[in-house]
Parts: sequence; C-alpha cells; structure tokens
Amino acid sequence: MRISEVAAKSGLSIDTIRYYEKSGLCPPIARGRDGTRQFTAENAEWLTLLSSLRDTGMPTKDMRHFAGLYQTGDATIPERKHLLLEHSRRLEARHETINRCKALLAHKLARYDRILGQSS
Amino acid sequence: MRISEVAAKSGLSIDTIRYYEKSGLCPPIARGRDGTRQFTAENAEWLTLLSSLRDTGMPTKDMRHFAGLYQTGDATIPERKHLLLEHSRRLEARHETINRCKALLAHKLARYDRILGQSS
DNA sequence: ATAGCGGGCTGGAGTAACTTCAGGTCAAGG
DNA sequence: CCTTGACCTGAAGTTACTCCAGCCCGCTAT
Repeated sequence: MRISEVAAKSGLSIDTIRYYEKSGLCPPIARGRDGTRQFTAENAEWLTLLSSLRDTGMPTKDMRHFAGLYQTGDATIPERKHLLLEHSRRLEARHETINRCKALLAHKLARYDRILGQSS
Repeated sequence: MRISEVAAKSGLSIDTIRYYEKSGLCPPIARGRDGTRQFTAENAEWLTLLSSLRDTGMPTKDMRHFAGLYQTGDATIPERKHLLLEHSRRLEARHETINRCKALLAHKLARYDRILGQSS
C-alpha cells in the first residue's frame, strides 16, 4: 500500500506517518526499489490504531512504549493489554471532562440568552 | 486572589496562566504594588472557562478570538454565543471519537484475550 | 525522446502551546 | 539579619508535528 492510501485510511497525514516511522512509533516500513514505502496491511492497521489513540489523547511516550512492546512480539501482550485498559480509563475521564464542559457551556449560553432577552 | 489560588481553582498551571496573560488570552491582570498579580473573581472565572475549553480541544486561535470579543463588551455576546455553540458541536464530535476508540480498544482487547486463552 | 505531471523521498527549518530555568524582588518568621 | 516561600521577568528548551526546498522516478501527451 502507498503512503497516501495509508494516510487516507488511518486519518494521519503523510508527514505524520513519516514522522512516526522516523521516531520509532511504528516499525520500519519496507521500501520498494525506488525508495518508496510499501506498507503491509498490518502496518496500516497499526497506524490506524495509533491515530485513534492519539486522537483520544494518549501521550506519545506511552505510544512509544506500546510500539516497543508490539515490535518485541506476543510475549508482551499482557503488558499491552494493561496499557490499553489504562487508556480506556483515560477515555472515561475525557468523557467526564467533556460532560462538565457541556454543562458549563449550557450555563454560559443561558446567561447570554438572559442578557440578550433583557436588552430587547 | 493570588495566582496560586487561581491555578488551583482553574486547573491551569501557574506558568500557563502567566503565558495566557502574556499572549492576550485573558485581560491584563491588575498588579499589587509589589508587582504580584491580583486576580478578581471575574478573572478567575474567565480562566476557569478557558481551562475547560482548552481541555476539550478548543484551538487557541479561537480562544484568542473569544478573548478579544470578551474584552470588547456585551455587544459581542451574539458572536460569543455562536462560538460556544460551535464548540458544543465539537464536543459531540469528540464524544464520537472517544466512542469509536472505545470500540476499537474492546476489539483489540478481545483479540488479546483470545491469544492469551489459546496459549494457556 | 522530451517536457511536464503527480507522487514520493530527504534533511532541515518553522510553529504552537506550553514548560523550565536563571536570576531577582519582597514580606514575614526565627 | 538571614532565610524561606511565593512571586516576578525574559529567554531558552520541548513536544509533536507541519511545511518547505530540492531532488528522483515513472507516466503520457506532443
């Protein structure tokens, strides 16, 4: 698969994918004889997961750690599982944060409406 | 109110508060004769709102714009209302992103469990 | 066959939003 | 009087990208 296809699939930008490879967040990608990256389906799936983790706020050092475990092999699955469970908990926290913000916005918007109502 | 109190209240770090003042994200804070910042209750409330908006992913240029409107006065309330409504929609999108990620994590975790179950 | 595309490559500079640091002021306590 | 703690400033450092200049390669229209 070409880099542009993986970008479309994963939601990461082409530059970000190259950056991720350079900084060890994904395994080194095989190259064609012209130097272009040839992504396997597994590569693409991995980057899609990273994209999702990033978008939901996983710190990159965790991502880096996770990537290291992934490249080490199946023996690290218990630890990877632990990391993903931890992230699930972070998702709950984010969910809470969003709800609190929603409530705050509702409060502010109500106040704005009161002010606008008064002046008209 | 002292900066440390506002930091505790708002959830922003002391450094971030100073940075926000310097870059115009909050109105200039009054100073005591020793040069320390003396926050009003309104200042503190504003920073708390900014903290919440930041934590839920409002781009800082929007925050800057919003801050400009705030400092201009009540005439800008309709536009501020519009910005907050827009942010509400972004919150929904984030909510979706989190849910998609949850589903993905559940999928990965199930796969890990299958692998671990097999090998035991 | 050659000129112009489109897509990919690299190394390096630029950016956003903080964060950390060095060095200094001031008020209060022992 | 000296230290401690909270605060100040300007500047440098960090993270995670993002953009850019300059180059290669294969394709296709002339």
